[in-house]
Amino acid sequence: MVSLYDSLMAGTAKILLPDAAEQAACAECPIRHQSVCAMCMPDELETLEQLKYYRHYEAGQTIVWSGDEMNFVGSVVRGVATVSHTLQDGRKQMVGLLLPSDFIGRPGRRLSSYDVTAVTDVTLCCFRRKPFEQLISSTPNVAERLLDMSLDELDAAREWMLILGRKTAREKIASFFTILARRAAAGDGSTPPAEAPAGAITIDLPLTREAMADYLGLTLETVSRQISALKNEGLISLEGKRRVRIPALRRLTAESGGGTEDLPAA
Amino acid sequence: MVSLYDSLMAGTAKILLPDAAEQAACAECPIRHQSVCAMCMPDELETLEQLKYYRHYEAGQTIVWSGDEMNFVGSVVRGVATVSHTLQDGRKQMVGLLLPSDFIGRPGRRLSSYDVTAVTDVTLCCFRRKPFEQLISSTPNVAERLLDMSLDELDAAREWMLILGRKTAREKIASFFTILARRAAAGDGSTPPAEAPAGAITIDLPLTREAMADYLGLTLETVSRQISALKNEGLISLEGKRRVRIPALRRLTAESGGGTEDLPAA
DNA sequence: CGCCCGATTGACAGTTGTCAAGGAGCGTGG
DNA sequence: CCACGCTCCTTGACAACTGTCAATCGGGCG
Repeated sequence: MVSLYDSLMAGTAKILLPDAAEQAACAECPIRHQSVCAMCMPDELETLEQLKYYRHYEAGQTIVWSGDEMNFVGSVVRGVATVSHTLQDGRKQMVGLLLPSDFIGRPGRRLSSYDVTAVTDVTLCCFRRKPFEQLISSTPNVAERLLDMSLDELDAAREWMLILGRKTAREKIASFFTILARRAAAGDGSTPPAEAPAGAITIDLPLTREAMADYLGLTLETVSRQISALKNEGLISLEGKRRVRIPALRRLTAESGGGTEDLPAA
Repeated sequence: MVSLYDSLMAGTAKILLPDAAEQAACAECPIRHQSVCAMCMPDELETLEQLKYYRHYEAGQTIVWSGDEMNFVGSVVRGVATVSHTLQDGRKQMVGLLLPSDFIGRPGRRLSSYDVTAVTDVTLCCFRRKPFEQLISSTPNVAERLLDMSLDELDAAREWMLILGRKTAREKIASFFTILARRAAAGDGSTPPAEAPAGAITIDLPLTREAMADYLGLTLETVSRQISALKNEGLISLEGKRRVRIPALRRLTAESGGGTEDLPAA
């Protein structure tokens, strides 16, 4: 996840084409044990190795538009991307946040139902869709892992429904920070090194205020106000706009309205 | 916001035990071609046939409590059930609606993360969890079908996030009715026979006002008011409390705020 | 230095939630 | 057969929260 902002809306968005020299061997892949190929045996990995290719996107670039034909699927190797719906009148709702090892695309479906946007520079490990679909039928380990990941995502989506449907703006922000802090403390690599979990925790906000608003179903003004309120009450302090220090996670969590006790993340 | 339980749990809740005489043969099962076993070959069906058993629940009865051990999985054969989260203070958010052919339970997870409640009398076709998990590894057709269903549910959950996060109360109700109407018109068996799709459509509301509120992230009063408003404007008419006539689906859909054009249902 | 974009803050209006008081439908029991 | 009680639903008055519109601030970059 890292410092996304620096690179945020960089410049001209162009897809860097596959560059074989740049592809890591599966055995050394940083997401080897979390991604869709996690359960593969060495011989299965070899098959994947021959099919895979990398794609690169710059921060701010759209990876897929809703309604577009999507002729590949893939895993996020590096970077952060958002998955969102947009209504005709411009209202937008983020419905997923893709971190390293998360899967993009849907076997069995030709057209994308969502906009997928790179928030930072992103590297994808891709497979053409058709061969991948055959793979699913012939490689139970891939199918089983993909099922497991999908069910995790479904759990995460449902947790999010609780936040969207039943929490106040203040609770939404507190929940969001709590989740990020937990993940940072757990050291999943998506955020910079965290302080001792018992003491103060510092998190990098992966998103702009507007993106947070889209995530939480709020306006950017409300997000800003609630962050200011938490700051004024000493529950958090800001280091710059995009870095949050949480002196006592328990106190912040107490403001979150509950229900995030066992969030699977993502 | 709590009293769905209190009220519905009122009657003595007892699980009607398996009754072999009552179990349909898989070949005649009404959900044979939509459920998790949809892709099974005759010999695979036979295996399932030996493992399966039915469970019955009465309307209002809780099928699983959040945090409970869940030692079975199963498909809804008949009836409607809800899947929901509840916060300590009683706020509740429904995160799924289970209709015939939908799957309950999660292979690979012992404890339920949600409350599952029968809204009508419900019949489940169950498998003990452990044997089913083995089945997934050994029967690609089941695993693949389950993956497909999970991805559909994920899509549905994300559509719901859009509704929860970005739509007004009026749009939420209109969206909800539009989805039910589409499904009724498609004749998925979960609602009574629909009229000609081009003309008026009549839908049965499977839920109380309170359950609809929990689904849509509203209060029951707001649900009631918005339904009254739609009625007064002639967009819908009520036949009793639980039956809605939609004279012109297009006009209702126009009030839904969009975004439900290709909902996969469920 | 000045521009631009993101963030903050204020004033105000609108939507939705809260609290409260009935009303309609239905099953039970006198 | 009717009355009673129980849910569920509707409606009203009001308050609170959040969104909208608008002005200002502040940091990074040309």
